[in-house]
Amino acid sequence: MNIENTQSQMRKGVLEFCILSIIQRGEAYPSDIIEEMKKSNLQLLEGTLYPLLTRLKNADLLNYRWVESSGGPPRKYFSLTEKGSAFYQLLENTWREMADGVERVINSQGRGMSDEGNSQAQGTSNEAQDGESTDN
Amino acid sequence: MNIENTQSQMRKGVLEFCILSIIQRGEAYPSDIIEEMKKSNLQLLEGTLYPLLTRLKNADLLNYRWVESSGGPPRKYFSLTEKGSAFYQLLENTWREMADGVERVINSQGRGMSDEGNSQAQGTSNEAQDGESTDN
DNA sequence: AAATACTACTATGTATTGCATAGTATTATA
DNA sequence: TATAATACTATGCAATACATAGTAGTATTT
Repeated sequence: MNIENTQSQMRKGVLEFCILSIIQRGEAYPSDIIEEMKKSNLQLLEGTLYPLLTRLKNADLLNYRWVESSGGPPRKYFSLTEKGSAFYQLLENTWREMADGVERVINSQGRGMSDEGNSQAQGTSNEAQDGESTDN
Repeated sequence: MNIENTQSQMRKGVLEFCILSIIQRGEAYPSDIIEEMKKSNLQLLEGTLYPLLTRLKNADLLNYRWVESSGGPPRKYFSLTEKGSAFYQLLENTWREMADGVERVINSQGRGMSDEGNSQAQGTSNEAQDGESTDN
């Protein structure tokens, strides 16, 4: 429950989306992608990216072609399949909805008090069993 | 790699944040929280929430008190500890930064072409080993 | 008062996935 | 030829959402 871990968890959910987004606007090879992410202050490590690209490839959302590099081994340049494009559109909607939802939650001003059935518990005779507080 | 799973992954990272946010603005018990989340179109199931609250409690970010219910068993009303408040502030920053980063990525118009060393691979003599495309 | 229904919480196991780590292969350079 | 750098591969661990099943307390019905 340290902050680094939680931050990592937050990234985790949107990595796929971001990576597809980067590839969607043009062929890219892994180091391109890591560079792009870093530019937007989003951490992404090799050990995360390669397996993820493999998963996306196996799911038929990406394909790649080998391209010779000027210095070093050849690179895999990835691009979206048709299926990948469709998937990306869905993820874009998902991101919007989730981001909106989160904003709604954190900007909300207290609970609505609209459901009377439960709200009465806040009222009288509450501190009865309070001796048990914060036990397990 | 189905969409439901990916959506779940996206939620995963922000659940803690949302739950802390809801509790931060006033004591809440589990059903309150689930209700609040649903209001903002964020799915949250019992089997997810209870373990998460336990984790947060064990990490000393939350505590609770038992409160009698008008109908049914007593409820655990959760509130933030001081440590929890501090943690929530950090998460708020994390959320902002990540959301900004994602927006930057998905709104970016192609790679910068500023690093010449790599961009040449896009140019000539690329289709050389192309027979190997989309193999493994 | 016993049985039933409802609410709230608990316990356990599984699958996904980020990340750490180590390793392999290809090319350029000294 | 040896070294370094780049790019990709392979394996294992840890965190966590979710499914599922179970327990316990209260109110209602017969």
